[in-house]
Amino acid sequence: MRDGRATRQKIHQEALKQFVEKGVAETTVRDLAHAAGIAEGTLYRHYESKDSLVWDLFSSNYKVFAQQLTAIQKRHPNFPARLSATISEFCRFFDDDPMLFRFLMLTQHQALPRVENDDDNPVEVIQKMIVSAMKRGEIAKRSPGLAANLLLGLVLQPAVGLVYGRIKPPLSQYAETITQACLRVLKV
Amino acid sequence: MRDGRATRQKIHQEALKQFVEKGVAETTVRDLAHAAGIAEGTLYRHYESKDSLVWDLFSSNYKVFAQQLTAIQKRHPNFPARLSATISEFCRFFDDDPMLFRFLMLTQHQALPRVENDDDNPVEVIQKMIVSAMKRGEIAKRSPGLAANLLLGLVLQPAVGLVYGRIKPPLSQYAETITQACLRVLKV
DNA sequence: GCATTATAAGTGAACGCTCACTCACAACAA
DNA sequence: TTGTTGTGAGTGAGCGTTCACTTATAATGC
Repeated sequence: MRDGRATRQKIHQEALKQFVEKGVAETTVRDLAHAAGIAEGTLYRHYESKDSLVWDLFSSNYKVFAQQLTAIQKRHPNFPARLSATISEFCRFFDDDPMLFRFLMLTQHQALPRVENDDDNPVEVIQKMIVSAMKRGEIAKRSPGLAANLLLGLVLQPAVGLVYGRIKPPLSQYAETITQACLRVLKV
Repeated sequence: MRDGRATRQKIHQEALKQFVEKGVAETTVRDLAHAAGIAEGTLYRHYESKDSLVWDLFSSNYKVFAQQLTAIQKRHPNFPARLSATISEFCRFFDDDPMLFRFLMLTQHQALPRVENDDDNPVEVIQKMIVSAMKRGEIAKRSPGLAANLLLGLVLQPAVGLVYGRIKPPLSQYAETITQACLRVLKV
């Protein structure tokens, strides 16, 4: 039998690019097939539907990223080290695969309500990191939801700025600055 | 002649709600007409196309918001006062008309490339406020693009958190906290 | 080695359906 | 009457999806 893994990979790559640049609804299966150099029908050998392609692309990668963040938490003992490593990971992810990062963290808000398990959610991982730091007295106590989103804003918005050409790449060069900003905001 | 202004207002209101909750592409003209209590054809008495409705809704309101922010800059002499008033304005806007705020600042990224005049762009207004403060020595000098986006992240991401139910409304109650966070980040 | 068989991968014209948009007409106000 | 607003069945382009068919390759028996 023939090996379709290369085709699948090409579909992934082109789908991400088009979904991010044009939007999911604005990308037709015809567009996608043409960009990937395959026939329309071929896409349905690999995915049940356009929608399942979108969902698979989102959920699997979202889960993996959340698990990477979780692994970082376990690897570092205290809050400043965890924060620094987490932010570096965000920056590295953006620089390595900007389309995937944008798809997961900046554009696919519609998919978020379908994510069920909290452990597979990057936002949840960050909030848990903050709650843990508050319990240990490493940062000042206040609304964890607010603190998590302040922190998240300091990471995600620079990524947006980079997308719009308001900030020079790579994002990683600002990792240390962003980390310091987070620590100041959380009054460490 | 008959007065269509009430109809136009109803279209605005329902369109915003559906565009934000479902997405622009996922909202059909039929949906819209039904929600607004009018026939499909009536929508075309007021707008050339669905697309022109989206663009009109975005550009006119985007412009007005940018001008309100500009007015605030002129009203306050120094950076801390400007920042505080600007952030309060963001929060008030979100609390007053969450659908419009979300449409302009959180979901309609696709429309941004079409905005031409810099003066009618909220992001640009904030960046200019920062550049001005750097020149006066009110805050530490560094990349204005990065600084503007760090600040913006501290305002927009809490709004996102509120949308997802991770933060309790109203947003205005956090205005002071967010302002303080901005000042810390900018090392005032 | 060399046929034979099995099966997954790839194809693209065709299909049913939904969509944004149109238009002939009605209702209303000036 | 005259111009504006409202109507909703009608239209055709474009969408996601299907399916009968072809092609490539792995597995099997000789």
